Amino acid sequence: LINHKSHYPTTTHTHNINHHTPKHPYIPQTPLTHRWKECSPGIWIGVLCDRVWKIWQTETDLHFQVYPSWNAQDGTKTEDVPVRGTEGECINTATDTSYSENQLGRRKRKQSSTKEINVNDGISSTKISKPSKHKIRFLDKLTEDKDSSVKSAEFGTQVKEEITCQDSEQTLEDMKALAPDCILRDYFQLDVNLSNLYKHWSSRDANFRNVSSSFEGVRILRQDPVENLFSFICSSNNNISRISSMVEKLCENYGKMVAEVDGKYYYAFPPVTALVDDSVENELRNMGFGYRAKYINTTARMITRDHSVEWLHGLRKRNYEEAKSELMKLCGVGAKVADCVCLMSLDKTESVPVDTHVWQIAARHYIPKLQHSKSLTDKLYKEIGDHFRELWGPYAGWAHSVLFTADLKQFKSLLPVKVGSLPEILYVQADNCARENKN
DNA sequence: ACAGGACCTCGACA
DNA sequence: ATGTCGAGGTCCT
Repeated sequence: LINHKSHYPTTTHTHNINHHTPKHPYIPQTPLTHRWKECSPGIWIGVLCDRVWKIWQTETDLHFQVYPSWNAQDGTKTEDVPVRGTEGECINTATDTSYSENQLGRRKRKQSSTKEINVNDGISSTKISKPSKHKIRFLDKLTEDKDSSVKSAEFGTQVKEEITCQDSEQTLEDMKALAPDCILRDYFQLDVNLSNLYKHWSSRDANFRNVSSSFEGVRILRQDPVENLFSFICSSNNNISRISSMVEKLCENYGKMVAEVDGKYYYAFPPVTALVDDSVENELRNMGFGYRAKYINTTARMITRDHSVEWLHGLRKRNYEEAKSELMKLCGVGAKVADCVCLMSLDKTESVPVDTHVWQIAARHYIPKLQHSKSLTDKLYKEIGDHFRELWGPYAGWAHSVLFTADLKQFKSLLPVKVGSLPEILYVQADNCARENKN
């Protein structure tokens, strides 16, 4: 999720290679996960914790709307959280009975609080108008730690402690019981002070400083380990659009439907147990998963037979090296996929997944000798990761995602052009053109 | 420790 | 109209 607070393509140092025009002043750009879609300009819809959400943001706030489950068997009312309308944006809610509209067309919930989460880097979060029980925990933590977290973040050592305000034993089932704003705060890891981290990385890395000015607000999502693991198993030797459609097929065929919104059905990611049957490999092959069908089926079986889902979640409590090597024992999980799971769902902020893009970035800007390397060997893989950990510190994985995002074709047009680095930019443009041609 | 190849599928491109 | 290539890797030799 990119926060466009200060840099959107209007400022002087933004270069519009593709004459790309923003559709909306505060568009959160592509989330680098396969489960969110932009349903209307600036508004993203997706499934999280077995419920459908719409989210969007303004400069300071993250807005959200949660849809009730398709069939809530337990009879409890699913939270129907109101949002503050943006520019009279009208959201059609499936079950909309608890809302009324004022004359501006803004939706307001009878008898209750406005929900908005301030995304302004956690510690300055004061705008939550009526915190729920779950939210209070974060706020207490935040206010208590305010000084120390600022201080430690200056040294790039920000605080594993902040992450512990998320209960690391929470499985998906536990998460579903939380208040919606608590779920989102956890998912976007809003208690991690991003701007302090950016300052730290920028102070140590000129290339980061240059690139990151156009890519503020890039956060690592705290995703469910099961969903994340199987999604990344699909990613091997594959392209993004096909990965997304494969994840979608997994959900539609093996996950339960959670809601119908705007005439579309939405499905939860299937539990591991839904993927263990012997028949699954063939079924997936017929759906076009190729050799990954076996990886998925085998890994599902390995987890349920040799371990448990709790074991997978429990890797959050182990250290990075242990968690990674445990993951790599699974079928279809090599160093890169293991690092992705570590970083994006197991709280291993120092994990740096090295794929072909990161390899190229490292070769271009950080480790020139890589230009001559023919393939990404285990040794080089570790060397690249260690280099970035050394340079960026304990949140190296978060820093890496900023450069990775900037390297994606769809974001190239946002890169800054500075006179002093013209040759380099020309190279980037050439590279960009090359990719445009191929794809 | 490293290089090389197979592996599924599907667009894009020649 | 067909063939080739490569995409956010992994596994095996």
